[in-house]
Amino acid sequence: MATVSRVLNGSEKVSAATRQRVLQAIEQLQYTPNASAKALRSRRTTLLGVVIPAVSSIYYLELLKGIENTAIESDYNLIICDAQNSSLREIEYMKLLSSRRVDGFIIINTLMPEEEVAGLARRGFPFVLIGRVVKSANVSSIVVANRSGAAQAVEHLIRHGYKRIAYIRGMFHPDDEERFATYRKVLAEHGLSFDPQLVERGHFTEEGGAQALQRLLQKTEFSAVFAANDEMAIGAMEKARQLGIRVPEDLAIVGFDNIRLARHVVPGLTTVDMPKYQLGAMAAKKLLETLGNEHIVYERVVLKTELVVRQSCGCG
Amino acid sequence: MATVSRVLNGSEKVSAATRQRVLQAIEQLQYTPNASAKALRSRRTTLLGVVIPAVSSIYYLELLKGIENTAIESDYNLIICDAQNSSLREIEYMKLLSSRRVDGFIIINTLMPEEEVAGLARRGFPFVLIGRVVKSANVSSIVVANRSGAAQAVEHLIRHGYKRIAYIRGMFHPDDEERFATYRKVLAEHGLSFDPQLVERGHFTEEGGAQALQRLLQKTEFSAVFAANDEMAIGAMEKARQLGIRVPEDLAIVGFDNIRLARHVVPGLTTVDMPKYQLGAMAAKKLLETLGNEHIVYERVVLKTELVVRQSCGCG
DNA sequence: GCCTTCTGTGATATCGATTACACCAGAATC
DNA sequence: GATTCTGGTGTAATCGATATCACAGAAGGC
Repeated sequence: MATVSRVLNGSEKVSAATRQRVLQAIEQLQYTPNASAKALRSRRTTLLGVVIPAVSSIYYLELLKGIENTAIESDYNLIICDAQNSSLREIEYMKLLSSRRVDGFIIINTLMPEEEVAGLARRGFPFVLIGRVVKSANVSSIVVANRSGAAQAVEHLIRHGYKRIAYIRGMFHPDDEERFATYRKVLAEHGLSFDPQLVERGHFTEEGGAQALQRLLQKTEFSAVFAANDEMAIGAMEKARQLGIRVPEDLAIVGFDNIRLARHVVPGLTTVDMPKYQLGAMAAKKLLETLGNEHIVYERVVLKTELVVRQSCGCG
Repeated sequence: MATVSRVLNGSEKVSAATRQRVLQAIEQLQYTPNASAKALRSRRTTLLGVVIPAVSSIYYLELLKGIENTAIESDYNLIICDAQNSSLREIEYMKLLSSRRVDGFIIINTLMPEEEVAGLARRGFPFVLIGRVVKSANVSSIVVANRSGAAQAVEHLIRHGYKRIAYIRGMFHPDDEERFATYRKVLAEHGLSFDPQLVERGHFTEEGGAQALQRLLQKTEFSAVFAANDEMAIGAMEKARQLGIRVPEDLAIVGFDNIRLARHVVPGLTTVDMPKYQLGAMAAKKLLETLGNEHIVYERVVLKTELVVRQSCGCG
């Protein structure tokens, strides 16, 4: 009935008497409005789709919390999809979510090819990227200052006298590209030559970091390691311990992300702090803004990082 | 059009020719079925609601992963709600989710009063509890063997000669009650008297564990601590370090949960492993079963725990 | 007292997929 | 050749909330 709808959705013109009667009936019948019907008619689901590369990583918890808390303030709920590190599954999920007619998407650290993302933008899906910038398309992105963050880390090591600094890369990810490029740039700025022997890759995991360190040790000598994320830095640290290499005396280690573990490992991991909660909150805020407005402003928000000095770099 | 529906939902009777034409049209028009309409008509959303006390805790990540992976196999998506440790918010969310007509709920470590849970059951909501048993209602629960887990921990300490074993409780949670009761029971079984001076409470957080240890130290003497969860155990461990108390030489510490951190702190935390992924997966499986069947079997599934001995108990 | 202007309320169409039902062509049966 | 059957297709009702419209009755103006 129309009047019920009027009562529920901010009364336009309902008399106090009927409002009372309606509310009473609602109470008695334990009536709960049907969101599907509402969504069908109003063309809004008040749902946001969140695509995460892998729920398993702690890294994403804070992000998620930032998104959730911001979304719920505007009465939006989240459908969370775990792509299990597969860009194919990401695309599958995007289809599924668009079938569910979510009002918008937040896509975290996507592995999708640029063309795929641009395609989504062209089809008019409202979405915001976290941790990825796509220049060829009209998209809003929330990212951290990878360049300045990596620069902080490498400069810190150089300032404290380290000259041969190895770098453990991740696997083909834009964040990694930027951090690696900065590593090279900072070396050059300080008159240090770049040695490709000093670079290895891992899968952003502890295991990957441990293996990368081992390969590096077989190839050459160095006194410091900068890893593209904390997981790999911690993996490298454990491998070093196993091999009897003292950290930081024999080998300084610096990571990136400042995950919770970084504070607890021994020695404490020096790392670049990333405002994870903020990243999620900003993305949700930006997305919700664009949903309301007719006129959309695409923008790239870059959040500042901060170097957290602990013991693993030996500079404490 | 009816034929399109027939093509999409496992053709009953459609000729190969028309099927082709329909599929081609779908392709051309980039047609995506509207899940809201489907849900409205079929009275099924293929959505599950998940209510978590607080997304912030790492503990829940593995759980979530177990739920998600199991749900997606049956084409169910998850709406995740973070109750921020408030049972009022839990109830709010339950209303919201039932308005969204989710097909079922998974309620994790709920703080809701028993009557509230029983009420949900009476109203016929299909749901499964994780980490909570409600005897007065027809509900399925997936829990861990708190009693045998706590017994493993305490017996391990007693077997290795510890006599004054302190216990750090959490805040009014069924898990905690069971673990505490078991602590007392095991002490009694081994002829050790229970000393209320040896018990303090924390908020299941590191900070809480640290403060509880401090209060304990002011009251009495003891050589071992069993904490109701790892977070508190780790907090206590750090507090001990700050106070110059050596772990495990001066003080043995044992936790519960086996969170990822437990392996990384120094000394490694001896703890009771909880099959977190399994817990989530079983809950989702159980829920999906009940959704299909007319005839529902309520059951309580108890998953086994396992003591993981590391260095913090000094028995390695 | 007649006409206009509100104000509040019920009736109706709509969103898009599903489903029961009607229908029709062509095959099968007598 | 007339009748029955069957596989395939279109028609229309339905799910529940909302938006538009129409209309009854009250209030106000001349």
